[in-house]
Amino acid sequence: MPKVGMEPVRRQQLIDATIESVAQKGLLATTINSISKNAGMSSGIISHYFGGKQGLIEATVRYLLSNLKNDLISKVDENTTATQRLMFIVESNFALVQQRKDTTRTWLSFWAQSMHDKELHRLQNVNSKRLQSNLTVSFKQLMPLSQATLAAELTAAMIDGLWLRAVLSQSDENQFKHSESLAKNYVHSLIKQYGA
Amino acid sequence: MPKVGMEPVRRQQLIDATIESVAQKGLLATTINSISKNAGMSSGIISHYFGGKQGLIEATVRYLLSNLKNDLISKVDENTTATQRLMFIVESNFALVQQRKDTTRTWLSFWAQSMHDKELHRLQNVNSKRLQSNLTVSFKQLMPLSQATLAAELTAAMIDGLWLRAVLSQSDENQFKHSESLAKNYVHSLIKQYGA
DNA sequence: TTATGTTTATTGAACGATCAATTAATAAAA
DNA sequence: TTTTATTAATTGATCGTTCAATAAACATAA
Repeated sequence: MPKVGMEPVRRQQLIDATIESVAQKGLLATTINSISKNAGMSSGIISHYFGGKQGLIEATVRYLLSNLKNDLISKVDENTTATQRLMFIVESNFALVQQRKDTTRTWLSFWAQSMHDKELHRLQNVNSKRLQSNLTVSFKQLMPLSQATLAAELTAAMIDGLWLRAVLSQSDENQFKHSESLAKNYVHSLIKQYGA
Repeated sequence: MPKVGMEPVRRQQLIDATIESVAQKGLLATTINSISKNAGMSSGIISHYFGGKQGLIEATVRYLLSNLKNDLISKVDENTTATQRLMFIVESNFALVQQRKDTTRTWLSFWAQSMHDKELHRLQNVNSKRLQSNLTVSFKQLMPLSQATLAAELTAAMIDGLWLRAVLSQSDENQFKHSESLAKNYVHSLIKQYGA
């Protein structure tokens, strides 16, 4: 059975299986058995590749965060205007849904758990700060610094709020698209309101 | 030991202990043992008064929701203007923090779980719809219906987003106050923008 | 090329801990 | 004495982790 060089393949398969399990049954009901069953492997392999359940959970969160980060990087280049970049930031934060439907539910489960898990909270904080920072950088090109900070704070809250309400109401993809366009309109209105 | 008429007292004590345990350790690590220990009672009493762990969880959510509902009702009377009522709605959604510091974390834990629990999702939906409806009623007195609906949707998202980010960043009470005032300012700006 | 030894990949059973739930026993009040 | 309130011990199921066993792939040398 064993082929050589399986490690990166198996790690990714187990991360995918974790996302699937948490989306389907929630973090509470996700066990080593439910994950390994989804992955079509034995339960022992999780400890072998990730040291344990906790290691796999953390690796899964890191995977989701790096996806979000890379999504924005791939959209932006040196010719991107400040307004365009703001739109890309909004798009990135709603894009995960399109890629994989179950990612959004998993994301929220991890967020809630981050209140009680030190490493998860650290990762969540990095992500939250990056969103705020990305927004501030672009707003600064369009308005004075003090107003850019405020606009970034409000935009971050609006994105998260629209996203949260869409997830909790178990929306379909169209409603996510609707939320995304509301967020974009809000960014435009902030630029018009504070823009120099 | 047994005194008569303990039922309502014990029920409330167990609900308080549940909020405490979920806030401290999260829903994942909250067991009937951790709850009963917090309440200073034995584990068997949970089944006696709530039929089981699930019954206690649902009773706790209902308690939190009715608190939110009653908080707004107590603030409003027949002389309240539309703008005042909008401010009270914002205040109510941030007020839980002041009453009990650990309520906010508990609330988010239940929200996340509601994705995988039918009864919890039903309760969460009632709450979400009520917020939207409360906002729409007041905005309608200040602007045309179609814009009132939009303003309500945006305000609900802004409240939830500011609140979520404050909880996840483990903010102190001052930061919650800051978020509350941002939300109020946003409502004012919507009235100015769309108001007739 | 074939035979042999080593490494890598994987399983599934066993372990101790812990879970929610039940039950018999008990103690105070009516 | 009967009823109400509560405990503490126990149940069976399930949890995450560990580990010995195994099988395929690879390396080496004859």
